[in-house]
Amino acid sequence: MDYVCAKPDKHRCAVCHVGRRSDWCDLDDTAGAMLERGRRRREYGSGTVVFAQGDSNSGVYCVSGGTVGIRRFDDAGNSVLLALAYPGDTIGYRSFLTGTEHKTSAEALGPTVICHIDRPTITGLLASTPALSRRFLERLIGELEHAHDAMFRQATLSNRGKLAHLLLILVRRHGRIHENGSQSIDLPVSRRDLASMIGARHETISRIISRLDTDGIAHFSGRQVTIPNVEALAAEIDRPDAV
Amino acid sequence: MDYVCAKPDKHRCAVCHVGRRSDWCDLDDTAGAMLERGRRRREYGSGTVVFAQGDSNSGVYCVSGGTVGIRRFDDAGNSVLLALAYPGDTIGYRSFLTGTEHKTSAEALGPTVICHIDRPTITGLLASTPALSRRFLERLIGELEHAHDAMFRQATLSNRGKLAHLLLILVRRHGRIHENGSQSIDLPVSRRDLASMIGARHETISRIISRLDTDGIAHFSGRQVTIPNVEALAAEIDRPDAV
DNA sequence: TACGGGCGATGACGATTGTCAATTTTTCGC
DNA sequence: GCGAAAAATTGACAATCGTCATCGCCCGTA
Repeated sequence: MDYVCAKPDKHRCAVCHVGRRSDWCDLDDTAGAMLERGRRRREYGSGTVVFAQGDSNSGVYCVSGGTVGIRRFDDAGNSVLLALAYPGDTIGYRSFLTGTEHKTSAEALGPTVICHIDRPTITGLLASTPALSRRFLERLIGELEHAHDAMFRQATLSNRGKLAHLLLILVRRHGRIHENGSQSIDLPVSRRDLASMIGARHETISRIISRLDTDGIAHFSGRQVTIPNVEALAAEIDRPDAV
Repeated sequence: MDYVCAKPDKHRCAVCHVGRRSDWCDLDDTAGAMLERGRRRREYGSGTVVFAQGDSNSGVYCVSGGTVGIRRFDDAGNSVLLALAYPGDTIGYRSFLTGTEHKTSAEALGPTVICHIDRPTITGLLASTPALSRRFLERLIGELEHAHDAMFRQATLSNRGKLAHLLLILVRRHGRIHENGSQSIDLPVSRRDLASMIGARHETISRIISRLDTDGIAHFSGRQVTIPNVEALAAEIDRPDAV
């Protein structure tokens, strides 16, 4: 989901610093000025809701800093973390395009900076810059690809394998490399959210975590995870549950 | 995923009979003629592969009759049915839009009729008819929505609930209503594919089927399923496993 | 017609998971 | 800092699931 701008010398979001990776890098100067007028930058504290499932759409959001969780609820109070959004990602654009209410919630996981682009502005930008529509289309394709991958894993991996895979993904985004080759993660999500992403109860995740710990695969301490050997963690994914 | 054409008096695919529901109904006469030239209709026997995962893209396909399974494989030989496509659905368009190889396979589930539109034609149509691009975008949004629903169910329902839900979906598409109010389905998929759609082993699905049978919820005989009371089946979805 | 292969059903059994409950730890607002 | 609320861990137990194995059925083929 890395969108590199074809024309890096064109408009670059002055505040966001994510210009070359964002959906807005195709804008010419006129459109860029329009974006600057219709854009409002805001900081969100941890846990703050950016938009809520069921809300009517009020434009699109572009993540500038931090991590955003895309979540879905049901009537019974269950919630599932469907995806994570990072700087450069545009969110809330689906309900804008369909003109319907948000079908997911977005919430800041930790301190986050997000720009909001109001409806008239994004409508004008889409009219003046066909490439923007193409960006959204490619973003949709990437998200659908991601969802298909998740569905496939959900059907083929064990819970332990799914957790190992999820940790590997998180290492890539949030990992720090230590001098001895091990890596550490500051998990952006709670155990309950980890569980919902994997499709198991949080007690089950707790137990898998203990086992990964005793097996020396990954050591958990709160939201800190230390992985001595990333290859060993990767080997857990497809392990046919030997021993 | 019902796409109703805004201008039913415009081009209508003469052969497909799915004009008003397909992505092509926005075409004017010129574009319609272009479509007719670049389109080739073909019948597929049960099990025939329309395009295979890993194949390079050769255009897009429009389902005219029958049912198509969208499937993903891995190196270990596992396969998961990710989606079903029906008349009016366009398939293979994602790899066309990204210019990459197919990331899923499409295969006929039963006798099927599919039109193929070659790359030059679809490229020309997209250039001449911006509304077509919009159709693809809306189709992507619908598919992503569908995938998110599936991910949510995967995380919140029991296997029995997932099978009940899947049967309800299949009833809507393939069901026949009997005089006494019960409904019957001719399943378009094997038990193994049912299992992959739910994320369980086929033996597990076999057992759940036996239990649904003894509980009087749904009676299975080969690929024939009879559901005496659809409401009772729907009640199974969220059942907190009472009894 | 006999044969082989894929599919489906079922039994046995160990492993995993969900549920309920109790306890500890962490977080967060005051 | 303190206290309440939420999150996380752990144990016990029943239910479910995965695996392995067997058996029967159907179907296409030799």
